[in-house]
Amino acid sequence: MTDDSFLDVFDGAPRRRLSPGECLVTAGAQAAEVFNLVEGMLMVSRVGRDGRRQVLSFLFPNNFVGLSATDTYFFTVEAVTPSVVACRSRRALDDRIAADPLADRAFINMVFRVLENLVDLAYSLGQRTARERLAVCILYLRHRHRLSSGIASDDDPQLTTVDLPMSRSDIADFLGLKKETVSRSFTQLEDQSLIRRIGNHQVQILNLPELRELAGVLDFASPLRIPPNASGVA
Amino acid sequence: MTDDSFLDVFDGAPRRRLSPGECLVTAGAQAAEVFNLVEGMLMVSRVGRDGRRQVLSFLFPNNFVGLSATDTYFFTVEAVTPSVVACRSRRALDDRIAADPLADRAFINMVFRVLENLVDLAYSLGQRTARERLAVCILYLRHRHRLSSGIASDDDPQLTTVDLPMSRSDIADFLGLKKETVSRSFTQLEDQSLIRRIGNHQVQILNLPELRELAGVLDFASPLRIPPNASGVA
DNA sequence: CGGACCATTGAAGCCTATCAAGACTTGTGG
DNA sequence: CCACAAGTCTTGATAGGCTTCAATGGTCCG
Repeated sequence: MTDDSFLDVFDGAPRRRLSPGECLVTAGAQAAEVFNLVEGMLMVSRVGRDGRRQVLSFLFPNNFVGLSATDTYFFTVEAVTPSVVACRSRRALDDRIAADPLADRAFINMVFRVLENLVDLAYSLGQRTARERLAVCILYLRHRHRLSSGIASDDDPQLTTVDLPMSRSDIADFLGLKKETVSRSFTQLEDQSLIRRIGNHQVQILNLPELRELAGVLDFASPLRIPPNASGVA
Repeated sequence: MTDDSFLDVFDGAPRRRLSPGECLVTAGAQAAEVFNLVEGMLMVSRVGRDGRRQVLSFLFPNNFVGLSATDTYFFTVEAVTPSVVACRSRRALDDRIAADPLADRAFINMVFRVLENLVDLAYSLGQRTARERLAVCILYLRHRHRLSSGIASDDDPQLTTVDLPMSRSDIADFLGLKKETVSRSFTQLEDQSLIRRIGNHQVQILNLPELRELAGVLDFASPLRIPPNASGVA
């Protein structure tokens, strides 16, 4: 799993259930609480006043929620699937971290991983084409799922199909595209026999090496990137 | 100025001079040292194997350089203008932070600010048009310059002209555009009388409110964003 | 079984990229 | 100090990719 030792503040913490679409935190709100995702999938995003939305990250079990420099959040977190989170006061987390240097270290390492994910996202949004971005997205979800579920081997058969519980719109806002473009890009990847769609919420990876090549994913599993470990923006 | 108390580890630190274009850290290299920018401007970027480059941030005096979860960097930092940095071992920083809870807090706050800047960048790259991105860029540089030089008032006349020491190519790679598009966007902003170019490396802001409106910069100085305080990726 | 919603596909338009040329700036050496 | 050369920036023409608008098809739920 993860070695994020600070997460033990959530041991025995009260839990909260979220329905799809339900918001856990909204931008601008008081950041008095922090959370740990126990089950389901969350989505972190930033929305402009005119309604444009940039999805920043998808969160998997054991991902922390509640990063903030100040006491107000600057992003929104909502449930993609029915989810369960553990809740603690920010205070409790601060105390835990202040008391234990190891937990402190683990916390800051987690923040750095979030930072690296954001750097990857910025690179995708600024430099990659639609098809490349979608390839990255699929591999990103595969990777995150792998970390979250503690699968050791990179070519574990469990990893050949990837779940996409979010809508096409969500993917579009994650990749800085429109949903129609996401659809077309799916079709293209399928035409190239890199993937196969299974319903609307699953893809089977048919050609992992080429998908990686397209995604330029030496930028993802390379020495530049940190090895196995959970993370997540927010 | 800044209240980044951890920066005092750089008091009396050895200094290093950089010429424009010179690299301070390169992606993949050992991250044994950390730095503080004393003078000049640095540029943080991430480059793909195929040569595509995403500029992540521009650094101003008193900005920290050397963020890393592991002991290898995952980005490149090079000088834009002739610059001077103070150098310390990562070890020295770690010790300083471990010894002093206040420094530790200051450090993590700095990391959070970097994170917020990256979120803003991702939003720009994913959601904004070329003209909007350039407007954001100008206001971003203005803001960062203000923080770095400790100018208190937001409408200080010093802030009406903004320095752009970097090349059009650098701006393009920052904004996820091509240099020709950056040029055209400059022309458009000028045609709208929002700015006026003064040579190739300065712009005068003629209409700050409208420039902000175009940039959607309530997403920048709004309650969602933290108030005066220095920061910088890397 | 029907309706609402979501995803895919098609056609046309717009924005940005690409290719190419000309203007300007900058730095250098006579 | 001026002149030249190299590099950078701007502008123009064209092309390509993504978006927009619209309609069809599929999926899920009541």
